[in-house]
Amino acid sequence: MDNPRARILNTASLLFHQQGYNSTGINQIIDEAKVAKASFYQYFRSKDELCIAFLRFRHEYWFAELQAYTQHITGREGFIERVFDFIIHMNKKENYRGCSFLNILSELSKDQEAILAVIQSHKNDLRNFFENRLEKSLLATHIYLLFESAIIESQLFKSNELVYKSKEIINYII
Amino acid sequence: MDNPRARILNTASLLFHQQGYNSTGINQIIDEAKVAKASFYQYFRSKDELCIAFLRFRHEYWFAELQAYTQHITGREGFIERVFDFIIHMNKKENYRGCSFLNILSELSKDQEAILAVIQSHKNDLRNFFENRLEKSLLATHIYLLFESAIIESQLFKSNELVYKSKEIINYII
DNA sequence: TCATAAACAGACAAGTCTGTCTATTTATTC
DNA sequence: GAATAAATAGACAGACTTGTCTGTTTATGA
Repeated sequence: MDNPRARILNTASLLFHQQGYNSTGINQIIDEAKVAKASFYQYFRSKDELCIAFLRFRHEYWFAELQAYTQHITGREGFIERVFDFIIHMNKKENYRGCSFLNILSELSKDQEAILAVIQSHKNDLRNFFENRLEKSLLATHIYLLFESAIIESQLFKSNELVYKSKEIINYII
Repeated sequence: MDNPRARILNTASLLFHQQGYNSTGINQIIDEAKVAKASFYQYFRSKDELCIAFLRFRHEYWFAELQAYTQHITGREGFIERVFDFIIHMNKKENYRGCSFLNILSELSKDQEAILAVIQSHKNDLRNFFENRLEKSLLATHIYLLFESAIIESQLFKSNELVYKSKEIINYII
């Protein structure tokens, strides 16, 4: 939190998450991060480059949280339960803001391929995470898909209802 | 396609879908719709009001397409198959642009509650659609959730892979 | 044909945006 | 302590944004 780069990244995380990417200006970021504009452009060539740095930063943070939250669980059922509890946990923590990656996806134009690649890579990692914990199986993909929609519906309705429903569905099926 | 209002709505549909809401300016809309700015503000008080009109317009169109695509199907299995085929159909038709409603959701700020309400209402209608065709059941919610993520993953990866996977999952379960 | 309505073009205000630049101050290191 | 590096503030260019406004032209209907 002491060096400019970290302050920028932390502030951008907050603002992108709260207001969206296109609605958040560089000026607001540097104001709230208490960083001069020249310093900003010292660390990041452009806003899009900041976006990519932010997504990588967010990726590291989010996965670390998910790992920590599910690490100690051993059984398959328990793991799946826990994974949906993680959504509830993050919804509360971050006020139903949904997925940073999908939020930015919606704002991309065709020429922002570099950003798209980071988003795809994040989601591939998530899918792999489930395949590692549940064996590469239809179930892993199933959980991935329900996990994705559970996050989005939480954001849309600012509610955990469909997270609980997802858990019900899985319990019924397994 | 002949009166200004319809031209605006059609052009906005295209541009919002292609470029996103915040990245599309009024000026571009009126240029491409070949409508004077004064005429635009005759029909819509503000850009946000256009957004709401667009979403209602899109809602009507999209649901009509979905109805038409699934109307003649009788059995439960066939209906579910058909519903996922509809995603593939729309992906091809609209170049993997995903869901207009969720795309705009990501761009909303806190004060745009009126727009949020239209999006929620659309998704409630979709969920009701499944509950009507499949009886109010856990299965209906299940299809709704997989349907949602199938659309999003199509957009993200510009591929139907996870739509096919969703069908596999459902076939395995039923 | 003439009055009314609906469209047009486009200038303008007031604000936003990203990115560049100059010039100054604060830290760090030899 | 002097030289170098890293930070600061903030003006500025140029392009964009939404929304208002004036004035002109085209359609419509009696």
